[in-house]
Amino acid sequence: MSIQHALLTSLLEKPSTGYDLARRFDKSIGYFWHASHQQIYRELGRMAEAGWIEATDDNEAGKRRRRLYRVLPPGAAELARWVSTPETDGDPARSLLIKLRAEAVIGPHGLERELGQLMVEHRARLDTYREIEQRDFADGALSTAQKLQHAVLRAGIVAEEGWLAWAGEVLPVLRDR
Amino acid sequence: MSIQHALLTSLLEKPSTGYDLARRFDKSIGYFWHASHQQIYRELGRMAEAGWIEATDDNEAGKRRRRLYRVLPPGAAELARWVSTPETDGDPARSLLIKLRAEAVIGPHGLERELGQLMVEHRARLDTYREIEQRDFADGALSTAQKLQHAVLRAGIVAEEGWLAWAGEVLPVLRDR
DNA sequence: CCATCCATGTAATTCGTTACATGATTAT
DNA sequence: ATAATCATGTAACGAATTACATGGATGG
Repeated sequence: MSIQHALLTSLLEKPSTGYDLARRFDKSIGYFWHASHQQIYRELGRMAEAGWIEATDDNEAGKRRRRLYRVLPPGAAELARWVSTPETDGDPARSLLIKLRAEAVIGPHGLERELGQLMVEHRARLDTYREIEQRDFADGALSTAQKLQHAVLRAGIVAEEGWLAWAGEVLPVLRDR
Repeated sequence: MSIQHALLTSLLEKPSTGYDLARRFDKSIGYFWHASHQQIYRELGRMAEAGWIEATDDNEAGKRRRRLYRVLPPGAAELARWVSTPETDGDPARSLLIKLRAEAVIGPHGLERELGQLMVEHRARLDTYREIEQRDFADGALSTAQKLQHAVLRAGIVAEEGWLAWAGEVLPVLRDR
């Protein structure tokens, strides 16, 4: 689950409490993905158990209960491994965004190859959509029902086009290093 | 859950088996959303229990087990109610796609108002993203880390821009009726 | 003093995925 | 024959959402 790797990245930037992580999660990749505090505490518990992170009870601030998490070497290794391994499951485009953030923190891991591969796949899908559009909706005189069905397909097309345009922006940034 | 309304729409087009619904689900809105057959049978069972649909065991085709589902008046009423009620929970943009398909089948329900409202919200979000971009990334000399963080934000921006462009295409189709 | 923020959790429910299971029909 | 497709389900597990619950610190 890539939520763990998103948290590892944040913790590498700065050891934090679960509460703080929740806020920063929303600020960094909140454009696409929200994680509730329950989710975050659960994943922190699992990663602590796995030895990826460590929790230190911070009793400096009076009686207030405050648990600071920091990344341990196995956690850093896991993050590096995950960034350099192309995604097979889940939503690869979303994972890539989290990997970009990770790259910003732990340096180059050849992410441009995964991006290139994703671009090939998205272009293929876009081509498929466009073929369907030509086949089913190229006619000048469409009924309202057909126009609405066309609109659903159009949403898929503009989403793919937007994603590819974005990927075209990002690729040089990943390469020029 | 809007999966039920997607199924109601398909069933209004044509009374079908669960298997057939699964195939048509993939073909119609499969660009964004996949539903497994297990999910579909579960929802069909619930809707039958709620009196929205009716199952007739089709024994015409030999011993082959084949269950035909068709929409009952309460189901049609529920679909109309759902289409005309602006979405508050879940992913409103995804719901809108299913509503478009429903509109193609059960006629005008003032969907253009919900689309208009969604456009206002997306435009506001886009403005917010652009402000963040100006504030944090307008500088000419950005570090690699900053460029990568910028890329994540850019993904949000192009997604919003693409969605708004799409909405601009669809709005006239909904209005000209 | 009261609201808001900081901070951490548990419990119940629902949703989605994966695996398992069965059997008839149709095309090669 | 046998593979693919049609067709319908159950069971187990994991993930996400919602509700519930607590309590200290800070600012007005």
